[in-house]
Amino acid sequence: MIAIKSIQNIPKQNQILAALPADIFERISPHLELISLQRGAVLYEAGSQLQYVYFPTNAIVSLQYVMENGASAEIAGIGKEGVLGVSLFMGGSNMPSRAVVQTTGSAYRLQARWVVDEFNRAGGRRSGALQNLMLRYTQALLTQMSQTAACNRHHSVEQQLCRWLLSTLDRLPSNEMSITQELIASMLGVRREGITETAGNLQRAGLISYRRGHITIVDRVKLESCACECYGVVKKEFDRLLHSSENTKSLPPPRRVTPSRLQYSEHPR
Amino acid sequence: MIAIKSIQNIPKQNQILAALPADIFERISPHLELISLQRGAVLYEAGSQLQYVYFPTNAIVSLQYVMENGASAEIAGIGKEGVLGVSLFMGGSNMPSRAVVQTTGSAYRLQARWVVDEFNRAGGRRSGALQNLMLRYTQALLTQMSQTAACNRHHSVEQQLCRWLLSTLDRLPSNEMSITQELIASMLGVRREGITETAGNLQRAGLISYRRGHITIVDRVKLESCACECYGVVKKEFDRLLHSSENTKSLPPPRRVTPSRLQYSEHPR
DNA sequence: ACCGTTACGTGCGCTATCGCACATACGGGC
DNA sequence: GCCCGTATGTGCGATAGCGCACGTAACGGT
Repeated sequence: MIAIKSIQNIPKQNQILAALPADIFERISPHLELISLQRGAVLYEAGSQLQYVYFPTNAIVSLQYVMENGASAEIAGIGKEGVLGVSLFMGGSNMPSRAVVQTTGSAYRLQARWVVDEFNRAGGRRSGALQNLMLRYTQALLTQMSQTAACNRHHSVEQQLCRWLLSTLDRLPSNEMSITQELIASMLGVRREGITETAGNLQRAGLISYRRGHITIVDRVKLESCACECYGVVKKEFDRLLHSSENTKSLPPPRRVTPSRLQYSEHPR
Repeated sequence: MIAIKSIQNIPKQNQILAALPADIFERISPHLELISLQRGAVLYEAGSQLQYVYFPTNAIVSLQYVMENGASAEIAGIGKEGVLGVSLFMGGSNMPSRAVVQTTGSAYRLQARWVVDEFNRAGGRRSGALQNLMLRYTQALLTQMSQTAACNRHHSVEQQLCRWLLSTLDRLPSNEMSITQELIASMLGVRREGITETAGNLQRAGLISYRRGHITIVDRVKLESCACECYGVVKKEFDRLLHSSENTKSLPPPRRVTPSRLQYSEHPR
C-alpha cells in the first residue's frame, strides 16, 4: 500500500471519477493519491473508522462479512465502476463489513475530510454532483446486496460461481484472472472442494479453463446462461443508475412490471 | 389503504419522525397522511416509481426480493424504527425490491416531492437534519441487508427463525404476533414445513407458544440465545446510528476490534 | 534442477433441507 | 352448532453441500 507514481494510471479509469463534472474533478484531483493494492490487504476492518475513500482503477475490492465463528461471505464487490467508503457521508463514519483486496491493482484514494467537504458543498441550486453520484452508487450497492442475499438463499454453487466470475470479469481488462479456488470459496462462503468440483465441471464443459491460481473465461455467453439471473439484474441496475443521462431525476421505466395486487409468492415447489 | 383519522395514532410513534427537529417536523407535518395498511398489501412493486415515502407506526413492512421462478426472500424489515422509500433521495426513484405489508397497522405517508424538497433544502450550514437522518437510516439498512446476506449463507433455519421473531417483536407493542407459518416461510425463503417443524421445537422447548396464525413469545432471553448473532449485530447498529447523540459525526468506538493484517478467513471446518 | 509450499483432486459418510403427498384439526362465518 | 377453507402436522425418499482425510502435482525460489 505504498504511494506510487505512474503514467499508466489515470484517475478517470475509475468510472465515478470519470463521471464527475470538470469543476469538481479539478477541485479534488490535487488530493487524489494513487496507491497500489496487494491482494489480501485489508482496507477497512469491520467497525473501524474510515480514513479514506477509495476509487479503484484496476484493483478489485471485496466487501465481506466475517461471522463470529470465522465463516465469511462476500456482500459486494467493488471495482472500477465504484467507490469504497460510501458510509462516510452516510454519517456512520465506519463500515459494517471488512474490505479486502481481491485483485491486485491500483486505486486512487482521498482523505475522508475532502470527500465530506465536497459532499456537503451541496449548494442548494445544483445540489452537488458528487453527492448525487455517490448516492446513486449507494443505491446500486443496495441492489447488489439485496441480490446477494436472495442469491445466497436460492441459487446453487454453480450458478453463483458463474455469477461471480462474470462480475469479476467485468472489472478486469483481460479475460484472465489470478485467483485461487480457496479464495473464491471464501468469497462465496462455501467449501473449497465445492469450487474445485464446480470449476472442474465448467472447464469440462468448455466455459472456462484454469491452471493453478489462474482462471480464463473461454465462453462468456455460455457462462452467462449458466449464471443465475442475479448477474444480469445487478448489471442492468448499475447501468441504469450510473450511465444514464447524468442529471435526470426521473429515469427510465421500471425494470420489470408485475401485477400490482399481492399474491404471497409462496415457495415454488 | 384508506386514509383514516385517529387520535390513537401520532406521527411521533415513528422514530424517524420523532427524531426530527421541531422546525422541520412542523414543515412537513401538514403533508403527512395517516393510512392503514392491511397485511398483504403491496406498497411498491419491484421497479415501480415511488409515489410516497412511508413512516410506519405500528405496521411492519417487509422488503422482499422475488426471483424469476417465484421464490422469494426477505431482504429487510421496516417498522416504527424506520422509513420506507429511501431510494427516492438516492436518485434512483424506484426500488429494487417489492414492499409488502407484513403486519397490519398504520403508517404515515408523505408525497415524494415533499421529501425530495426537504431533503435538498440542505442549506450549506446545517445540512438538512432530514437528509442526515435519512442517510443514517440508509446506512443502517445497508447493515441489515449485509447481515441478511451472510445469515442466509451460514445460519440454520432455527437460528433465522429466532432472529426473525425477535426483530419482529421489537417492532410490536405486545409479545404476540399474528402471522402464519406459511408467511414466515416465504419471508425466510424456506419451506413451510421447515417452519412448522422448527416452531414445534421452539414451542416444546418453551420459547414460544402458538396457535393457528398467532405466535406468542414466551421466553425472550432463551430466544435470543437461540438466534444467530445477526439479530444483535443489526440491533446494535441501529441503536448506534439512530439513537446516539443526534449530531455527532465521530461516534462511539468500533463495534469490535479485529487484527489489522489480513488473514483470509477460511471457511471454518 | 531440485524441493517444499501450496493449490488442486477425490472419496466417503453425514446432515439439513427440499419436494411431495398426504392426514388432521382450528376456528371464523353462516 | 356445523362446515369448510385453510393452517398445521408428519412421513419419506432425494439431494446439495458439508467435514474430513487424504493423495497428487504445479510452480516459484534457491
